[in-house]
Amino acid sequence: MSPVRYALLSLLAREPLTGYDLAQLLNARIAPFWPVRYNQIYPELARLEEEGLLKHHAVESTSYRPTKKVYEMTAAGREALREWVLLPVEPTVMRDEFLLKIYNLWLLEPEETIHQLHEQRALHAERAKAYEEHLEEVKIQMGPNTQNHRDPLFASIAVIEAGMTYERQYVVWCDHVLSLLASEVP
Amino acid sequence: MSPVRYALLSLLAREPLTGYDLAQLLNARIAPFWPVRYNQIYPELARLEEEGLLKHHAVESTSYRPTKKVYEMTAAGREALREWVLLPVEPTVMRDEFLLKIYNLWLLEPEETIHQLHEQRALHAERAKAYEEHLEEVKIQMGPNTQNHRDPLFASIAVIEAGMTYERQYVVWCDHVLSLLASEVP
DNA sequence: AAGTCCATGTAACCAGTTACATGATTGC
DNA sequence: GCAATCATGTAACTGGTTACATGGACTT
Repeated sequence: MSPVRYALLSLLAREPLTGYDLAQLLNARIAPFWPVRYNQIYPELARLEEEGLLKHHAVESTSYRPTKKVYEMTAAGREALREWVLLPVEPTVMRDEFLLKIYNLWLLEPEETIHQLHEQRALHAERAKAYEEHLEEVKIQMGPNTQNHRDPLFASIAVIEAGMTYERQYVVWCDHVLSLLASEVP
Repeated sequence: MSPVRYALLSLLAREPLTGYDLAQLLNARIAPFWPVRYNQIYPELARLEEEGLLKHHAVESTSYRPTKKVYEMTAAGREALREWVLLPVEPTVMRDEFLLKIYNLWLLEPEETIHQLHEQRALHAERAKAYEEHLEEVKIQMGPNTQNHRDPLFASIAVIEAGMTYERQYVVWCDHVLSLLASEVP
């Protein structure tokens, strides 16, 4: 099945949430491991409930707002998630549009390439910083006991660190290519 | 438009190729920046030709095989590619299924997580090695003049290095999480 | 007065994947 | 005898994106 459902289950395994909350969390810049739109979320939540992996209860919020549906995970849901996690994964090929463009760098004037690289570098540096800040927050939230692998925050930290090192490495790579371009032409 | 067309154009900007060749190159483990299936390629090539970005000439290969269509780029195609390359890009969010699973690590027994991490580490290490080897080949092929940004191989090297550092960083991250898991439990 | 935030959903479209189809040759 | 390689394509399905739809309160 589509990984979207597991993205939803992954968050709901930690705390009950509404569809809206789920979208916020999944698309937040700090933990964007699986961006998802509302229109995918709501039908998927309904399907998951049909299958007995979730259940919801309605919550009347401030009078004028539509009634919220707060979803929470069932035991069956937790088991289904565990099973999926244990399945082996093929590493994803990173389909990076920017790399595809860089592959055509030889068609451009050096200044054009340099401009693109600076732009991309800035974007990734920004993301790296967002990860760093979020990591600090989570570490503070977790307290001194950072070794406890039963704590969901332990897992959060591992994932944030992955994102952070990815973004940092991207910045380093941009700098590397920029230096290659600079060192040429006497 | 879909980036598939630009993946095709990117390769055809360097040399004439058949649909089959294109699939081979795009899916080769060494340069998998945009894996594509045949069924996407053939219709897309036809469309690109209609638009005047490509042209093909038939080549009778060994008698028993279907006649090849060797596509090559037109001036208009090259221009369209250049234009696309110059458009700004949003960095892609990496949708890594494994990270999504690691996010649920707290649901697993440590040995289970460790197993998964070792598996993933091995796959990425293998890929890193493939990139390294490919990089050496391309460097040899390019000769001493590695600074010439007009040489398509200069661009190839930049992209291969991106893939290589990505895979290496992934391995480092796996080791990092493994060390966190090992250091716990007295 | 315009735009954003909460909170839900539906409909239409497009891209990408899986499966199906053909066919002789070369290597194991 | 079986699988892989070259070489092309079509059909059906599915997952994801874009656009549409509603609606009151709060901020600028």
